[in-house]
Amino acid sequence: MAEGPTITTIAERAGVSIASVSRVLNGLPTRQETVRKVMAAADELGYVRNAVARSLKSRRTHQVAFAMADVGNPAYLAMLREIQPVLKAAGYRLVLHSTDAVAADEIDVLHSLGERYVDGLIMSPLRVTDEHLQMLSAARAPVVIIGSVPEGTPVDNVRADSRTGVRLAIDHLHALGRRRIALVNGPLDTVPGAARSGAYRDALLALGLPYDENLVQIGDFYRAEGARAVAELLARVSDVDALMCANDLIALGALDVLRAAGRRVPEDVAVVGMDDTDLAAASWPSLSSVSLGSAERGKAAAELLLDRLQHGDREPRLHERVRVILWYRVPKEEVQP
Amino acid sequence: MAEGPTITTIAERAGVSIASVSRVLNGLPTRQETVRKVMAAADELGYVRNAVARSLKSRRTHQVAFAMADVGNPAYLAMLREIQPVLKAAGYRLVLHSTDAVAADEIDVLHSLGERYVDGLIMSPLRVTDEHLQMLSAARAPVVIIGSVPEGTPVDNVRADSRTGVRLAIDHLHALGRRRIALVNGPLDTVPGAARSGAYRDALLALGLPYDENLVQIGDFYRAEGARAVAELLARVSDVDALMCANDLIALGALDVLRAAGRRVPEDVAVVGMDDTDLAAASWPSLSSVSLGSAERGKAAAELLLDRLQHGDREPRLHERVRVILWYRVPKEEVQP
DNA sequence: CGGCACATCGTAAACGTTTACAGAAGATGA
DNA sequence: TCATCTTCTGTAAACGTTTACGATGTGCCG
Repeated sequence: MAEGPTITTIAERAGVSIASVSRVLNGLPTRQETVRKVMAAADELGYVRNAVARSLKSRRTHQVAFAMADVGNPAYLAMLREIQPVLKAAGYRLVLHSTDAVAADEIDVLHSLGERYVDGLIMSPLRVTDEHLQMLSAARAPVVIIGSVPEGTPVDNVRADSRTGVRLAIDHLHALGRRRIALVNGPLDTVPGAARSGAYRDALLALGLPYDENLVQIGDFYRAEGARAVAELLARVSDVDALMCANDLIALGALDVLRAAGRRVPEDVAVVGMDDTDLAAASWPSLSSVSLGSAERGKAAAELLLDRLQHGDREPRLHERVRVILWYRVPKEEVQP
Repeated sequence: MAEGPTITTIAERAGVSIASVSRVLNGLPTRQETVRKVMAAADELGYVRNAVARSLKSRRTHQVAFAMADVGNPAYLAMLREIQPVLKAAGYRLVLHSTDAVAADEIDVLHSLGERYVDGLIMSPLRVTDEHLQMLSAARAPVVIIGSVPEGTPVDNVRADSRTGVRLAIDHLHALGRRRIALVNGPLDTVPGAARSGAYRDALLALGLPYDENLVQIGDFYRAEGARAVAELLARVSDVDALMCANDLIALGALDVLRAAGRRVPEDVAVVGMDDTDLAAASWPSLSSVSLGSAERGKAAAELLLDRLQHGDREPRLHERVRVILWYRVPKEEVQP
């Protein structure tokens, strides 16, 4: 852990000035003899450029932050898996923030952009408050938001079409003959929660099904909360024959409760999750899920940010053509001979 | 994205020197009147301290890197989930590296420590080559290795007891009456691969079972590779009645293949995975798995690193008292009434 | 009123780079 | 050989902080 060599050390050893050292290291035109001496000295000393000093001078850190609500949610992980290689390929490091869905933490992250330890930020906020919007307008570095943001907010934006997703799921359940389709949602003051709530209502109406508010249960986007919500729902209404869950974690919680209650899935109650995570694919009973293209959105966000880092002054862009797919997982028993 | 205010800006506005500004911002003793003026100016300007400049001067970045082999492997995710809050609580940011299990990338990460963009590194290398060891000795920042490392390597080390894990699993399968227990392993030149291979052999011998090398199949630590390996295994030997899989991803691949081959799990073939990931818990058919304490190891690593960052000169430590647990998941059908 | 202790402040250097600028050295032509 | 042009190099400033040090002012005591 000894003090590492600096360009000054190299300059002394090579008998040249620090400017020459810097020029050689940056490949600027230099006499061959000087290049040789500097390279030799650098090799012998095991020199590595100091990123902090470079950043101070160049005003570029080559770091990008990704702020996610919940490290435990595979949907964010899917984004991360796409974001990471895109950034890496462009020479950026990834700073990971987990905000635990706490708005104050998200504001903190936005505020900390002023510290300039990153060149930009990709954020997927659950709630978008006025304070968020205010901070976004004043942000000291480019921000890409994954999730909806009001028209005119000066940031690049990647949107999921969760309305279509919900409609696909409801149509599917309806086509299977289900008529008492419940919605197990997250908090309504979250962006996805609000979108899914409205879409659910619209989808039912479009199918000519009544909207029964008894069939709507609010919980939170975690497995345990999903379980609790479904337990409450079942205690209230007993004739539910399908559950549209606002994400896969909720759906897994639902499966836990249904199993414990002795209801067969999907014979008695069909369950559709959302986000199409690994967990849904591996779960038992098999869980159909609507993909909102988490991976694709992550990739798009990373690309938008990189583009913005190169052309700082272009107009904010909106990326919303993300494919929405319903993965219908036929119960495994039926598949097997 | 305008140029932000600096302490110089504040100093001018408040009519004091930059030294005074710095002192106020750092809470050093200053006259009340000066404090007031500086604070007022800072507030009006929306000043935020520049992290890069601070780091340059203080030689501390308040960043820590975590290098994992595979963002897609939930075992590493479990570590990450514990590491993140520990670092955050201590005021450190988390820089995430994914090395895709490529040794060269891991070496790159170690080398890049010389750039001093982080204060320390937590790394979980799959392979530990001579080059790794050499780089570790020369590392320019404290490193904590999750996984085994030779005696005397000057780094803090957190070990999983995969020998015990394998023994638990084999004993369990033996107690269930299984006698043709196969091992589906990852590459033998990886640290976990080597450990599990030896442990498998020892566990069999301890039980008086013959070691049959036909029952050992080498693949890689991914789902698709696990599936391929199991397919090969089944093609070679048909009387296998249990699979000990070197991690959960392999085990999931095994389930895919067994299902396709019409073998019932666990009636015909019992499967035990390793790492006890979310996927194992959610999977179908139910997957028993040996927990090697990924989460606990992550936490321990983060704490070791923080401790080291405070007392830079203490002896390297070894943390190996991580609890190993076999999670026996009784087939769900039997549980239900 | 001189001297001293003490609190407070400003100047300047330092952290390790990059880079504008001017000066030195070498090449070229007359 | 000298002037001129080109190529290369060194000096110094800058990025935005922190901090050692010395200067200044205040109050107190003798």
